Amino acid sequence: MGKAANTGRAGKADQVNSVWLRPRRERRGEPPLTHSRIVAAAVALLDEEGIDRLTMRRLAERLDVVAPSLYWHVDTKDDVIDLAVDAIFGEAPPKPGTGRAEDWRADVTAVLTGWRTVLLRHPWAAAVPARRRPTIGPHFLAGMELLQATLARAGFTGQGLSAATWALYNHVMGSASSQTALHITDEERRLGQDQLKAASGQYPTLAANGYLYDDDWDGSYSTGLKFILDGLEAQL
Amino acid sequence: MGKAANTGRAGKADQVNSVWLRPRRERRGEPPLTHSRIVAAAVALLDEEGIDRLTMRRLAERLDVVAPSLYWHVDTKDDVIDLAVDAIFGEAPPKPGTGRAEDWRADVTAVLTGWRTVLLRHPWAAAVPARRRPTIGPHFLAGMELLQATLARAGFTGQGLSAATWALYNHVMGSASSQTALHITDEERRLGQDQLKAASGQYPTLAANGYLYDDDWDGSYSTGLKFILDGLEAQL
DNA sequence: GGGATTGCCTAACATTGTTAGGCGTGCCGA
DNA sequence: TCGGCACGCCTAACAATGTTAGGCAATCCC
Repeated sequence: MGKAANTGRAGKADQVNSVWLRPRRERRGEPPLTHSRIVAAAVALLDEEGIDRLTMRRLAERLDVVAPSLYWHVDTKDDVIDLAVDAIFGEAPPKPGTGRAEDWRADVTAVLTGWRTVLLRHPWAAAVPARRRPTIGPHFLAGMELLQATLARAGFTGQGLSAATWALYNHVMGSASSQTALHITDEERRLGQDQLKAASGQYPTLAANGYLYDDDWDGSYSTGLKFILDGLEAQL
Repeated sequence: MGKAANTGRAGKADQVNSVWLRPRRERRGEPPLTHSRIVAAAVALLDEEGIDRLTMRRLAERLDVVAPSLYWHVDTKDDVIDLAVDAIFGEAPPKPGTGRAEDWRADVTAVLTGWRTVLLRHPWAAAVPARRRPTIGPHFLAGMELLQATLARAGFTGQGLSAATWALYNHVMGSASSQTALHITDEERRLGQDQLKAASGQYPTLAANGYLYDDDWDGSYSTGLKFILDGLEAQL
């Protein structure tokens, strides 16, 4: 017979003590709390409300659960974020290129642009890796492996390989981070531009060239990438 | 006559009601709470204990004051951090170089290396700008102005100038950020390296080249910088 | 000399991450 | 078929944090 099924909440604050009158949380056919459901909910929450709206309580709410329940599946909030970051890298699985050494520029660009795509789709993500322990999720490592393998095949070894990898990595991450984290409203832009112009005695070049206040991020990204790749090519 | 001078604390919890017996907080000759004293204390606190030990209460304690008092001088904790970041950039005031266009590589390097120096001296700093609104403190802007002016003098204009500036900026920041934020103990390093080797089926290149687990940061920085400068030079 | 302003204080709040411990429900062995 | 046990969620609670409200003494200014 339909047991008590005290599905929370009707503890003692409510005065409804009859089992039959208490609302029964129907566990719709949906799967219960699960590692991957938590991550999915976290990504959704981050996408919709940004990183500082991600709290364990709000995350739990989305899953029809209370905050401490999450700790059965996850050790800490940082875990959730780490998982979320790696999850989005999974959206752009790196496709190995031609494999021919002379195509290294295209292959490198493919990996980096894949990364950039997901980082721009999830604007909260770029800011994360910078201030945390190393990113070592499997999805991310897969891309890193392909990137470094491509560079190795192109001819880089030892310290040059290391430096090339980091330079490229920093460029994508930094660019995406600037574009997303430093995103400012049109209002702020106008204000900042004005102030910069006002102080143009001190910062003539910045004022003239619209530092931080032109927004051709894609252009800066790809032109910058071209610079780096040219520099790398010269080394070979 | 020596007035009440109820210098806090002896409110009503203590039973000492006599003015004369109450300890009188002697305002040693030192200056009172001040904008610049707050920033100095914040930098010291950040240096000694790291960024997540920076709380308004602990900061206040250092200044012999309670937390809310800080809010008279500062609007928010973020303000404190912004101020602290700019303060450290003030430690390496950019020295204009020769001014000759053909020395642009040296001049650019001087600015960047100055930045890198202070970022490594204050390991908490590199992680900050990435996840915050644009860095627009005067000390930082001074360096940025010099950097961009140098590039302009070298011949860059318009979008190329923008891209070059960002590429260089991202390289210094990203490099310092990796070196400091991703800093791991020897123990973790060994562990991570082992795990990577164990999974070397999936990540052969990373395992072979010690991704994340070689620590020639300075080498990666300067070699990477060389790559970028070479790429820029090719553009001129 | 008296009112306003400055600059600190106490008190309090809402929000956060996280831990402790309880309890129903289903699985598994006898 | 029954009893234990582990899973997976819950309530309760805590300490820490950023920040606001409001008070009160000293100091400045007219």
